[in-house]
Amino acid sequence: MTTTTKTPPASIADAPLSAEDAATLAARLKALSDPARLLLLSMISERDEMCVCDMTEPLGLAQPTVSHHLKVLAEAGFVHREQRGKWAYFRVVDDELSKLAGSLSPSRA
Amino acid sequence: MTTTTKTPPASIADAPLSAEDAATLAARLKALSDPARLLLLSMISERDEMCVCDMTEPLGLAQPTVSHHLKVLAEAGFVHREQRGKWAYFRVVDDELSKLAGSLSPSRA
DNA sequence: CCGATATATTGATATTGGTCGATATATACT
DNA sequence: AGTATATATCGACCAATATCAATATATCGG
Repeated sequence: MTTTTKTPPASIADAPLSAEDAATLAARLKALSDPARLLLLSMISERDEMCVCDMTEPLGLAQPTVSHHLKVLAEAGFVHREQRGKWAYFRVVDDELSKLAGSLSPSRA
Repeated sequence: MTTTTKTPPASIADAPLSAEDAATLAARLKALSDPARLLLLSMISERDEMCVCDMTEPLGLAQPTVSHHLKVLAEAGFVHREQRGKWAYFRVVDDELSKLAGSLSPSRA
């Protein structure tokens, strides 16, 4: 049990945000507020799943750095990690992105 | 460059994100990835406009800190500042939030 | 013009965050 | 076992950021 969002939407425009909701939302946004992590999300969702070994070269970042960013994305619930043999494959958990979008603009989702 | 080119949505899930698009998106997300700034947005949009003098107390932050957060939000285009007399009034520029939401989750509305 | 008020800016400080090299861990192959 | 590969973790370094006290810059009322 980690960071599965079970709390209600609490969209910015709608209601007065509680301090706790604000902290939760801010944490999820912070996980996305890095160019490398956005590129990772984009690259992974382009294919259905992606091996870490194919990420470092297009990003131009060292392997530990990529690993770090993937961990941030995984802990925020935006990607899912699956180990198969030597390789780790990541998939985008797409509901999370639209849920986050819904927290920003209530008119969607 | 300050090109006036209305760049395409460049939603994460859709297309391969360019490095430039990723940097732009990350910057806008970073402006929102702070609890105080989210609370400010929520408070301001609750009323139509809001005076800075009414923000410090509910946030529990010093006045310079609130001023700083408002500047970040304004520079990212999420709020608009208008000086009237001694007071500065802020309004939410709501299109910006839904635009950002559309960059996270492709809008089909 | 003067004092009071509202907000912004500056400077300092402490914390966080991105990055990488080195190392650890795990898996596969021979 | 021994070597090679894939990924994660650790430790360090530097940049960015959140915060506040002090100060500056308005603006208003007398």
